[in-house]
Amino acid sequence: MSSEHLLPPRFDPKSFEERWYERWERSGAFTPEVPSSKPPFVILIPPPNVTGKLHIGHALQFTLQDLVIRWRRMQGHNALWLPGTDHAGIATQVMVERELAKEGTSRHALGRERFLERMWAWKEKYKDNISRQARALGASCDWTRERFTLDPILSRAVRHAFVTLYEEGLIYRAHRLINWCPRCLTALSDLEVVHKDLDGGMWDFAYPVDGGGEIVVSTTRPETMLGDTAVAVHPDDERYRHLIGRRVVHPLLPRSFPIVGDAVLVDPAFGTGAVKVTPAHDPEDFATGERHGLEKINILTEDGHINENGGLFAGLERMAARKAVLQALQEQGLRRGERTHRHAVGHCQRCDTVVEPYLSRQWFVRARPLAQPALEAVRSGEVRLIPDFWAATYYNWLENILDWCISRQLWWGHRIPAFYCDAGHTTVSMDDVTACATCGAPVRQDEDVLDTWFSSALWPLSTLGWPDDTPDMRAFYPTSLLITGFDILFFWVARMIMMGCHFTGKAPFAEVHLTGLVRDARGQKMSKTKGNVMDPLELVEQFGADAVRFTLAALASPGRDLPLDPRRMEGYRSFATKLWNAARFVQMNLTGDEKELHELKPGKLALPERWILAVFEETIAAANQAWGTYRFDEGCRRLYQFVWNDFCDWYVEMAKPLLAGAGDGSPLEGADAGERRCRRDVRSVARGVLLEALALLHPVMPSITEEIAGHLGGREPLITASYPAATGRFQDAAAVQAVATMQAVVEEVRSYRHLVGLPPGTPLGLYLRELDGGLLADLTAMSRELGRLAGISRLEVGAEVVPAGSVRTVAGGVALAIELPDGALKGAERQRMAKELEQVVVELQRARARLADLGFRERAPADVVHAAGQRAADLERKEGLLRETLEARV
RNA sequence: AGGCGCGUAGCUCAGCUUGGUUAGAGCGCUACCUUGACACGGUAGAGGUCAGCGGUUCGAGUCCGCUCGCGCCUACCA
Repeated sequence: MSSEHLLPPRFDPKSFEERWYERWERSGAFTPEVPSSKPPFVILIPPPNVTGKLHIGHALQFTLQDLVIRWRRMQGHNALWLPGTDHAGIATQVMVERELAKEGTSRHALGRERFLERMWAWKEKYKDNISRQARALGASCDWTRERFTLDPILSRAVRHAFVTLYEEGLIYRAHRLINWCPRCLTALSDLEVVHKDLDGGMWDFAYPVDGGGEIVVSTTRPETMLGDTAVAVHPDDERYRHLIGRRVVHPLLPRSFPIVGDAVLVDPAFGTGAVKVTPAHDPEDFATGERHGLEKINILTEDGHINENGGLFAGLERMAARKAVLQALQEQGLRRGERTHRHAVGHCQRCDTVVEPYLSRQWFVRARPLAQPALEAVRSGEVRLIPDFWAATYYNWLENILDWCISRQLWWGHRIPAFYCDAGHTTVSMDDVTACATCGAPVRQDEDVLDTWFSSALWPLSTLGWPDDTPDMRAFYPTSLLITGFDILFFWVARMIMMGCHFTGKAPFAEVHLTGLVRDARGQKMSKTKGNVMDPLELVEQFGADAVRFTLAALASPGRDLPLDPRRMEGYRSFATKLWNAARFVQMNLTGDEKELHELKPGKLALPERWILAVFEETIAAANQAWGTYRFDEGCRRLYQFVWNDFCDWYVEMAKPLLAGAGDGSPLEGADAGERRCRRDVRSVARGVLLEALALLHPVMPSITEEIAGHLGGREPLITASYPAATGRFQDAAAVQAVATMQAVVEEVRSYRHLVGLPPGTPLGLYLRELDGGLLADLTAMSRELGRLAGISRLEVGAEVVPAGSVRTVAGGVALAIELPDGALKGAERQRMAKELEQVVVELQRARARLADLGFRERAPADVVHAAGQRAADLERKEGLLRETLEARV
């Protein structure tokens, strides 16, 4: 091995992360074959919004998606991870409008065309940002298939879907109450309204009844009384029944309206039992208006001011109007009461303005017919939600779904392909038309664009070239897995399933993994105002992409939020360093004659080699199992434990004398104990296990594993290597048992040395007793290792007699006596031992009581009873030996 | 108003599906150690009435019921 290939002493991720990414991408490893004989595995990225840079939640999702796709790729799947971005209509438009406002201009001043130029420039900048960040994280996306929701091919798919749904009667245009943002000046869907519980006022006022008397109503929105067209009471309410059919006189406007009986709207027990009805400004009142044929009077302008229907109040902003109306009612002596009232107020998801239920002509998707197949897809198991408790939420939403308002009064998005003539005909068409399909008159296109989520809903189709029967559609639809946040289960996931099922008869993916939210170290939601936002790129800069990835994956317990503590990330950077150093140590002792693992015959190896191979095989099985069930936390935990504890702490320590230096390093050197391990086998196993472990780790930590494997002379880049699979070839229960026993003995000796206050290096004598044949042979074979790890200068395995005054105890089922140098226990240590004895006695009592329980012996399974018996026997022995030690020295 | 999730070591979390040795991990903490890669290290250790109450069971952190606390989602309460 020439020195230029030696791993540098210092682990510096910056020195190789970018280099590896470029090599992978250039090699074409990210791009699948089409067609291919390999089974496909497909992940479509949840396209980030081109609103800005990626946040830590994206980093989490990118990490998990990349982990799975790399794993599947290595397993031999034709793996596609298709990247892209979303134009994010309203969200992006709001950002650019803010920028324009700073420049003292506005989109209206610019005009539609120039505004869209600005939008596209913005998009280019942020799209590039996003792909740079994805690359920095090591995301193995197929960039040759990168998509953007406003690309021509995707736009065509969107238009096709719209036209088809229109022709099927599943898209329609209607004049009805929708959610309106008076700041964004657009309609919103129900999902885009965020409800916040706020303390507001509740005011009572009286409507004079025509012909005498009054009727008192309560409201949280006094200003809407300008649009009232009825007062409703419960038809069975004795207090008001006689008033039904009479009219009330509007106190502030020159009109009157009826008192109606309505059992649906009115709860006689609430408030005064009489309700003002404003059909144009409240969904319930709208429905009431429909039932009673009431007039719907809109009193608001699009930007939230009172319009000409508000008489003297015209021109006032909503809140000002509220005050003015209350004042006017006060002056007329009609105010009857006021109290605070907590209730949900709808806010615009993007700009936080209070939304208005607003009467408007909009386009809608008829949701129920689309929801049915989507429900069935999950119920039948065609789509699996992970964790599965999300299914209940999913069902609940789809079972109660209302029609979806899809038109937006924005400029940034897919323009609605509807054309209107003056005669009022509508032409919906795949192609831009100039003449009405009905009457031939000139037409103009609808000014509005589609809800971003309408195009997102088509993402699995549009990215693969639908509606054409493309090679990509054939090769990759339906896709395999979607990894996304639970917060867009309704916005996106449900709607993709609806559209996929409707247009292809197949749900767009087989599995959906819903991640939690990344929070700060104290579990607080990250937000700019709190100042606790963590930037993924800064973290990569500080810790390296692999450590960031490992941390996020290790924290990703199913269905839980992730409290991200930078100290945790430091810990996993240490893990990367540990791996690096272990590899350096192994590498510096290689001679170049090492065999590959598959060339080794497990039966011919010594116990430490057999053991690490067996434990590694268990780890391989565990990792594959973990990735397959999306237990990223579990997989990372197992890999961490294997590398650090099993490989570094035990195997390398057991291998050290044979890897390095001339002697075997044991204090027992020269003694006639222990078997000779073949140095070449040790080197081969150390190198082979390390290389395979790197492959095993590669999906989580792609760069460092490639870098190390490259230096160790791995035959091919890990990205295209085979993922380790457990074959059972190295399974070895006997070796696992033997080394576990040895470890227990070593730990016991170390513990006592420490207990007695001797320096770590102090050599001790050790006598192992009461061993059966197999264990006796195994521990004899490993006596050099045992001696070195425990710091033993004199070792007798299977000793009949032990020196007087030695400490006697039990570890791993082996009775052992430790000979202390000064031959005497001091007071403090005697106390500790006495305390240990007490504990043993208590445990023994418990164990015996359990065994004495007839119910337990009769009903518990035999192996459980047997194990309990074993345990009692061990405790008994330990008790005896401890007493022996203590009493012998009195 | 419904629905869901959570409450386990100082902190953040596994374990609960399929009940059974001594309830685990990381970080933090204590003591000792610069032992042939690694002080971003090694060794040893302290620390838990598994939110509370009740039930099922030979046996409950794990299953069932109730209570308390925290978080989230859906919803038309004037």
